[in-house]
Amino acid sequence: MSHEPHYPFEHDPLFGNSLRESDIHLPLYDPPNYTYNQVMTPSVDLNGLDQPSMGFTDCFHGSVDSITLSRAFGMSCSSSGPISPMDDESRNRQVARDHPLMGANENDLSTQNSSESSSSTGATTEENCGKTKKDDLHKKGCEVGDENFKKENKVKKKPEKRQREPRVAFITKSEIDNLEDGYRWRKYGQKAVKNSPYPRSYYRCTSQNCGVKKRVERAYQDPSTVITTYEGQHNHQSPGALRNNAARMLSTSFFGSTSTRSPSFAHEFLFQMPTTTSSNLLGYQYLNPQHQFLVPHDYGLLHDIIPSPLIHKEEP
DNA sequence: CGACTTTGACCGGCGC
DNA sequence: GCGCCGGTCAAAGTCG
Repeated sequence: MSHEPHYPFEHDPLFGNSLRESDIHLPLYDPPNYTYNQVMTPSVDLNGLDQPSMGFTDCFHGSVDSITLSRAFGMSCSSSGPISPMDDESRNRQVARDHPLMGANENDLSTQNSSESSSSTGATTEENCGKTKKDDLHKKGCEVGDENFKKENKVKKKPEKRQREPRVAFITKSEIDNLEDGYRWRKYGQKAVKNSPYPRSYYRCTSQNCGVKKRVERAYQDPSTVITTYEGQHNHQSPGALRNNAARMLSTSFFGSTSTRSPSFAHEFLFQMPTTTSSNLLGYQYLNPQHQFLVPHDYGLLHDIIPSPLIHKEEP
């Protein structure tokens, strides 16, 4: 592997074909309705979908809902729980709950996001006068001038279990952590990840009133793999998309020619997904030269699924 | 000088 | 109640 930074899609047969088979980590599971090639085809071979001629462009432009996409990726999408594309995944539920990117955070974020999700309409949580350390500082100010406001905020906040923003995680083979996805991000934190030598970085969309966040971490079992988790939906167009959409629209197939593709493509794909499901994390999309699909968020401990132990598909 | 990153501190949830 | 941990804050530093 070169140490030169490169975009994951450069290795993708969709975008280029520079990876050898030996470099490929096999996927965790086969999307039931797809062969890998089907997944890679521009029409996405959306078996069973209502939109027979839907292409990725449709996805980009938000005409496909998350349920449809879930089905497209072989995932079920219940309105009341996590996506569960496989029948025998209950074994992983517990680990999933414990996983920092998945279950455990569902609770955390569910409490965090009630304010954040509401922030999409305007002020972010930070702008409110009632949160964490900053709030402490604010509180000092608030206490002096606006104690009632502070109290109200506290009272309002407590009872509500926050609704989580939908989350989508990409598992991307890349040497660069912060993949270009067309949006501008500001890093606001970095934390060491338990059981991993690689830190997790926290980013927030720099666009005003856009509460989308993303977390980026490297899979410790496969350092060449970057896990990017997006949370929330952009309420604005991607600057990159604005630049690139026209060119993309001209192509009937995203996967036909490789020269103009940008690494942001797949990210935008999911950015555009309407968030009609209550599932907080739609799934993990594993991107590599041969395979591109969503890994269900309840599949299991993410660290465990990258790449080895669960790679093996049980032979009948 | 503004935008962005770094990093230590802090907060809240959760399990024990 | 305590400690752990993920997530966030915000001052200081860096960069262009």
